[in-house]
Amino acid sequence: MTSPKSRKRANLRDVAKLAKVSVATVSRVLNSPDAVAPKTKAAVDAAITELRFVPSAAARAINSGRSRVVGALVPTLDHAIFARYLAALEHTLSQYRLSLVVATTNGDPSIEKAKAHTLVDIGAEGLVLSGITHKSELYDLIEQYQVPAIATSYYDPDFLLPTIGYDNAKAARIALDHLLNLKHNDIAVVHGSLSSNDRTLARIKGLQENDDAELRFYEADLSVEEGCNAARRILSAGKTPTAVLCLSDVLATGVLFELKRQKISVPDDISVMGIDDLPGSAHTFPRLTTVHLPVVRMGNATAVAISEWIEHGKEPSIELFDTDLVIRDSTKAANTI
Amino acid sequence: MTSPKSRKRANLRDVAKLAKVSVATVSRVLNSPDAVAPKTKAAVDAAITELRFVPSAAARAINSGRSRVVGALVPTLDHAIFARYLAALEHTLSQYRLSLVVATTNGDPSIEKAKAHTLVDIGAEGLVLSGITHKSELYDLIEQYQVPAIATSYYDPDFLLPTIGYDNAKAARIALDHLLNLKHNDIAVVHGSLSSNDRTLARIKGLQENDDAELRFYEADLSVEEGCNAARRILSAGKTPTAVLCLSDVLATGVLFELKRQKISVPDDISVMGIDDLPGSAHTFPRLTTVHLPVVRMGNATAVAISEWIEHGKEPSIELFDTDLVIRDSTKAANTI
DNA sequence: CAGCAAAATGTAACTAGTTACATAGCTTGT
DNA sequence: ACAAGCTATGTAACTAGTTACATTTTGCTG
Repeated sequence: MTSPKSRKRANLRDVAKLAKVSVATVSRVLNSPDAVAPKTKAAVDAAITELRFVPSAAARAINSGRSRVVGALVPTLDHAIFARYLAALEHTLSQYRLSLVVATTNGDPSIEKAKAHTLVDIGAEGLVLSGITHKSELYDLIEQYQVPAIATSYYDPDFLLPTIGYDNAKAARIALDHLLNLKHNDIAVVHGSLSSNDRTLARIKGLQENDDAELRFYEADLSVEEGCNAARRILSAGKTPTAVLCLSDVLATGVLFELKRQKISVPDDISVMGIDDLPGSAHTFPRLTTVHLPVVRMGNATAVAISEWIEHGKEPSIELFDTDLVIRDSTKAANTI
Repeated sequence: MTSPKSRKRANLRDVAKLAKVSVATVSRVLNSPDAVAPKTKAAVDAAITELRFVPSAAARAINSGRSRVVGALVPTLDHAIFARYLAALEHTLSQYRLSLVVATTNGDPSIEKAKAHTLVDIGAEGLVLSGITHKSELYDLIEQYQVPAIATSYYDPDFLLPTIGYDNAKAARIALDHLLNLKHNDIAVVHGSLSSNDRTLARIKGLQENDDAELRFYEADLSVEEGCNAARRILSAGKTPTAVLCLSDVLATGVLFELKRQKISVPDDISVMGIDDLPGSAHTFPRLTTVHLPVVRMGNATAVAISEWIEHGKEPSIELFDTDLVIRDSTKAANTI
């Protein structure tokens, strides 16, 4: 309205001039309004409004040395477990008045490196990573720039960075033990991609510690569709297993659907279980037995830890959250023939 | 190692001093390395390494007037459709060297307002909103600070802000028409929360334009669990409908599961359809008939539009993406008695 | 080897805020 | 009435970069 076409943004000096006060007074109106006389404040406020003045975040940041931004690197947002985790992270960060910049890497280490660089470039005060397998350049970056960084979804007290997460190997073992207790001894394992996915790797390692059962492994991308495909592969492999252990609920959901399609009854003919405990998993048909991963608590704890690190230099302690077996309707004792 | 305990961050002047050059030369090494003699560059690089110098993003931003950050306000990350959309948005923004700050609002207008403020405060150069129902304060904020802002997941050429999205009413009508063509005339509609959700509202409005069919409405939170609950409510309502139209695939998935649990066959006894076309919906049992929402294309287009707006002042044109019926196995012609 | 252009580097003034310190103006106490 | 003390405000120097312009150095030609 009052704008004489695209006038560039007003700054503190412009406001000061219009209000006939000094820049210090304007700054005071912004930061400690009680320290200035009501009349002066009114004049400044009027000038601010007239000029549509908005203080520059960059100029503030330059003085405070703070950007109030935390960066998160996740493989994808397309998997509910990451989305849930990020939601919790963002929620708690915002209570510390920190904002979350999300960068997706698609699991590609060189994209990850580039995006990490971008995050540091925009002045992220902290970095949150998923898992512990990353390009050494990423660690160099963290080391060189001295950015607080936490690795999550993983637990390893000896790791270079503090880890906040859960024991993936143990989660897998809990699942396997459950099936073993139910006397399953011919088990198909459906897992996500092995390349550069330390969580999957750790879970498989957890399974391999045990040799009571015959395990056959099927790799699949993390999607319902690939879960279906895996189920088809399992069924066409000749000997049908008594149980299918999916290292992710998404895959288990696919398996469940496909078995249904093939008129194979779960759990009567085959037991199926997952790992994740997604919100929907409690309501599949049949309800999915799974291992609960504490991603929400992990997200909150990570937010607290990185905030404390950033604000008070308090290096976070490694945190381990329990993974719990959630027995529902998709598993039952193996049929003894 | 070389660090004499916690020395504070080195800046340009420190580097210049150590390398025995001027600040301008250091700046050149950073921004146009070819303009400085190899020997000098080497000396500066050495100083940069020794001091672990990292240029301040804030100082850069203050000069360029750019933060290279775009803010997105979404109700939740817990719904795959938003996560997918954000993934696409982030992906394309990163090609414009823009970063995405995510703020979740939980559908609460006052949280939204606060988070929008935070986004502007950290210097977001553009804002991406979901839907068109927002507190007027939010629009005031956008107007006052003159932040480029785009409303998405919605199409309304007359709206205050440019919209990039799809026609929610039409999507719902496409779904309803499909059921009507199959001679269904007793249809239960399961929809998400009505309070402050313009997309749901628009979809319902789309349905109500038609009066060929008897529609009974069931409200439910957007989750598989609530889809199950809705199915139970529908079944216990006496007269069982011939079809269930869910205004979201997540709800449809829940309905599918629950009907299965109740041994009601889909589509033989009841047809079920959704709206969204989530990646998993192609593989449910039975495969879900739904209406495809072009969220990925929308995310990409929004990224392009806001980038062009920010970088070249090009106000975006309103964009409308088609929603397409995807006929799969969960619907069939009504049983004529 | 002078002459001159091109390349390399330096100086200082910008960007937009915050803030330590100085000062002006007013009230209050003796 | 005047010093003390307080509040309100202003001045100028910071924060950490970029960049226009000035100056120095280098290289090549005649």
